Amino acid sequence: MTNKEYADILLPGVEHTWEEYEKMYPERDLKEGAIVTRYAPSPTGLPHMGNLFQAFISKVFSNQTDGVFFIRIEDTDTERTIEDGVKKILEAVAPFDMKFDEGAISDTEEVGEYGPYFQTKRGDIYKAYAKKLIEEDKAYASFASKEVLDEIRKEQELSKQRLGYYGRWAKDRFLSKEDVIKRINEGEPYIIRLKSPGNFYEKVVLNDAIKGKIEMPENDIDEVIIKSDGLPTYHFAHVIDDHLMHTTHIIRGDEYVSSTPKHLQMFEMLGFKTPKYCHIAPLNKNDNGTIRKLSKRKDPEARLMFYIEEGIPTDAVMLYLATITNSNFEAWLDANPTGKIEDFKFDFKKANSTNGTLFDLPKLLNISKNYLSRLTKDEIYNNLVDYTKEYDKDFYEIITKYPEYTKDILNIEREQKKPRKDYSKYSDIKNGIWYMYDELFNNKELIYDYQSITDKDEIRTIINTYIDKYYDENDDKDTWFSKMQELCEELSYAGNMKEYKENPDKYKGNVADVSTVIRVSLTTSSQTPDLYELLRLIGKERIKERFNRI
RNA sequence: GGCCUGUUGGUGAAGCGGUUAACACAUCGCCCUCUCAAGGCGACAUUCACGGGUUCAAAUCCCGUACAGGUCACCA
Repeated sequence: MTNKEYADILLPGVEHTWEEYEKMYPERDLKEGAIVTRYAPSPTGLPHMGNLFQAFISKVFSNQTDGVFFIRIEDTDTERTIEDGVKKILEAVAPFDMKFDEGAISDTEEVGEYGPYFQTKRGDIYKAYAKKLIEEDKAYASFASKEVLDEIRKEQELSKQRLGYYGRWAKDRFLSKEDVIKRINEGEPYIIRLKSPGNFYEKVVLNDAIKGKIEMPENDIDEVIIKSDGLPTYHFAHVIDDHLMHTTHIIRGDEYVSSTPKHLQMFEMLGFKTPKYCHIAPLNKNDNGTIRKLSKRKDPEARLMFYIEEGIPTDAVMLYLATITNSNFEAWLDANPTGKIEDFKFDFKKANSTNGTLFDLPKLLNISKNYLSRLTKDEIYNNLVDYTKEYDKDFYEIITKYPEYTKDILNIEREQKKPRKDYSKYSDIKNGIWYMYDELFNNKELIYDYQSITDKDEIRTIINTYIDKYYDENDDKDTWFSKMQELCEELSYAGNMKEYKENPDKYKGNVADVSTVIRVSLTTSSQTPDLYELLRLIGKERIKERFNRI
């Protein structure tokens, strides 16, 4: 019996040969230096921040070299695959500007010349290459059941030897073709394992684009490549897919570093060119002093929907991801405040090569605050409308009832060189400006937050004198302030802060105290944006109304 | 246990043989024609986990120790 016939018995019913597949997926026609990357999720759950981070880096490098960025669905673990998994992944990742050049576009559909992009639809392809290995005596059928494997492991533990199916432990390696065929005919389940040529006492070198040179022992474990359900394992699928899809850079979490010797070995045994490996550090979190991996279960900020629900702009999330990708991004953004992520040149060497990058929500919020301050009033208004429409219906009704008024409020100290920075997320905005809307102001038990001046008569005197003698809606800002100072003089307060600081005893207080009374009487809050702008927007009638209410 | 990787201020993080050890966040001062948010200026590591070694010179190179993380599946 020839090896080819033998391979046909082990893996029957395979339509094409590996040579045919090689022809079907020729080299991509890309310019020199173009990077081909992929996002390869398993549809076993929702993607989390770590997945997004990995996808983000992959996208950025492919985009900046005019390469290809595709999405491949690693759905070989049929046990854990969830319903609508692909749809859920695509939807979760879409708000973060994840656009794929090719790959899955729904649970069943895909686009691109290098598909199928669902591993479950590539069964024949994996088998064709597995057959090649069998023919070359580089792979074999193994009948070792879970029980047998358990026994081997126990024995290895007892005698303190390395764990795994290798060397003399890999008994099925030595089965004769006849025995194998006989057992197959008897219906015994089997898998295909690689016949590893590796020597544990020799080293392989991984030249990682991020981590640099890493030396590891060669792999000598007979890794399974085709499972009993006929589907490939992760290792085999990765090697075959990334070869046929011509991925140039494998960007993945560094939990894969230790299995890279297996991959390197498979590339070599199959005669494939090895891609560049880029292992990124996992996202960690400082949990009360202890550093641990960001957890989808324990940490709300690991969930992608968290950002949408909280109203943290997804653009800001990406700016943050960019800063943890290359820490010099932040300085660059500082120098180019309106710069776009795609204009920055990322560098693998500048990526964090240590074994953890800390995912810091306060820092992200700080970036978000700066980002929001740079938006125009129309941009922030439209985004706020989108956000409230989904997450704050009441406020949505109000702001869409008064679009121009709302924009004017949002525009206070905005659209200028040093814009006001007081919101980190869209959900902060209502808390900052609710008092500007009569609908919210009038139907509420109000608590006035007076500061230094709390005497009722004094407050009454200040607001009455102000509205009767000094308020004029036509005043410009300078005039307004001079009148505030005049008001102070009349009531024995210092209009000039310097003078007050020099002789605090000469006065009852200062302009700050007086304007605080007006501010609080109008808004209940002692912390608001520019008072002049507020007065202008509220208007004479409503100012009087609010003063009367006190 | 084996094999990898890492350890720089309150926090994150640059630096990769000669620097006053960047920068950001936080904190604390001071400054600004109104509060707050900002912004400006200044303070904040005699020292880079620890112990040894190489070198004229080490946070940077080498060895050891401690601690932390990853990985050892018919899961990806």
